[in-house]
Amino acid sequence: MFNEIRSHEITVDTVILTIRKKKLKVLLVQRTQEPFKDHWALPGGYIRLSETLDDAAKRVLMEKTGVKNVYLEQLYTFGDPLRHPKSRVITVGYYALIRSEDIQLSFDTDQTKAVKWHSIYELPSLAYDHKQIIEYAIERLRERLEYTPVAFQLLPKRFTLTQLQKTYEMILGKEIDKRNFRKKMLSSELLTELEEMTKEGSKRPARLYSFNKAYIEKNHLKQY
Amino acid sequence: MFNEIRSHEITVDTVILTIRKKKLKVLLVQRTQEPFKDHWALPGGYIRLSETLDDAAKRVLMEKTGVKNVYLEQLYTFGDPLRHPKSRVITVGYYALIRSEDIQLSFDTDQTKAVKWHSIYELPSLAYDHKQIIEYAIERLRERLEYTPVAFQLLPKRFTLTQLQKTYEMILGKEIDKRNFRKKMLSSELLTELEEMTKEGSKRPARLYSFNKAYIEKNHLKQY
DNA sequence: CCAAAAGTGTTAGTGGTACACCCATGT
DNA sequence: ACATGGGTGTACCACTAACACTTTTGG
Repeated sequence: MFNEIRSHEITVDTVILTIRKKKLKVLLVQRTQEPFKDHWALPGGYIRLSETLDDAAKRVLMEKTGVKNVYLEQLYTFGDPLRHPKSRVITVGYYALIRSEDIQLSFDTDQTKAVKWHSIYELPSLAYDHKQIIEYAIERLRERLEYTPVAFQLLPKRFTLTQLQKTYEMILGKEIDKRNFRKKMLSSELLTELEEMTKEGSKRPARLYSFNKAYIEKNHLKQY
Repeated sequence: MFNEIRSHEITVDTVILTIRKKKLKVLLVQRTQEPFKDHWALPGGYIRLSETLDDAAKRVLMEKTGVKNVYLEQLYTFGDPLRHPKSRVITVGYYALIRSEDIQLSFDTDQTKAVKWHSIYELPSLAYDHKQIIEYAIERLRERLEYTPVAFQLLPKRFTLTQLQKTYEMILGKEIDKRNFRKKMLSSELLTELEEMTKEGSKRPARLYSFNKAYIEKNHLKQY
């Protein structure tokens, strides 16, 4: 009985999301070993004795992408005894939102064959229950988007309203009316209007905005 | 390193909520052993190798209250390395809603001195981080109440609108306008109006309603 | 001058909130 | 007859959703 208790293993797995090439993407690593050799999996790892769960997730994130100070939230804990084919592994799922521009992918070639971004609508064959974890993350992100300004975590510091709208659309997987969207955003206190306009674009320049961080405190929202 | 990984322990702790004597209450057990001897704690236990996390929470619930088929939802996983004074114990928090009428409290006197309902506004000194877990459960319950018919899990099969309103008020911790509440409830499809009226009450009889279970499926809500 | 993205208002409907009095029953 | 809880409607406001054309720039 006591022996039984001791033989659980516990890990974190992190659904790392970003926007690349106009698509919402998740970072996956390709396994070099059994079980699920050659399948893709979420970046994850064992939880060390001295670290909190959040710290374990941050460490995994740092190891794979080199970023820190990102939006990170615990999702759910997955513990089906059959989720791992060989032993009992319980995993605490996390999801993170990162800015594509900040990323510096890196990995240890012993354990990982490749690290790659995959569109959430075109997922490869996944190890364990990782497909379910990704779906859960997207569901949670959509819920958060309704009443919390998470989209800004995926955008650069300065962005146009069209970029913001596209971000919402990519997350929600549906189109939004442009006028209604702008009206709502501009009447909220989320945005700070900047002096600058876009210049690179080959068409009419667009106004740039930044996210008004004072909003977070004013509304008692969770910070990352 | 490998040894380190093996020395995590993992438990479930369940915040069991009900309504008794017009108050929202949580079930606590009094510890007979160190650490936290004589302090009150959430019912919990180790997760067995062969059971899912949900099953572990259901087992704990069954052991303490004798009820099954109740609303049960995973809350969050708590894993601060310092949350347990002696070893590294990660706990998966759950919360459950049960009908006061269904309860048959029972406990093993070796490990537990007492099992008792405590008003959520008058909590005793709690073991570990259990106060935080309870607060988290109440927060989650309030969120759920906004867009999901969880309150019915705490009520008998047949109930009056006033009972329903009081349940909402107890959970939210604030008063609700009677006319607006009734209008909203009656215009939803949540309720089935019954023929019967209350008789026991010493005042004007009240219409009885039951919860319309078809609503759950129609709106794709999670069942318990 | 054409293509492409930026920008802009009004209307109708829906849902939330505030608010006060009469009704049926038991004692 | 009175005390107690049951039951009812209206008006205002805020938010959502539907919907089409003009403006600015680069090529």
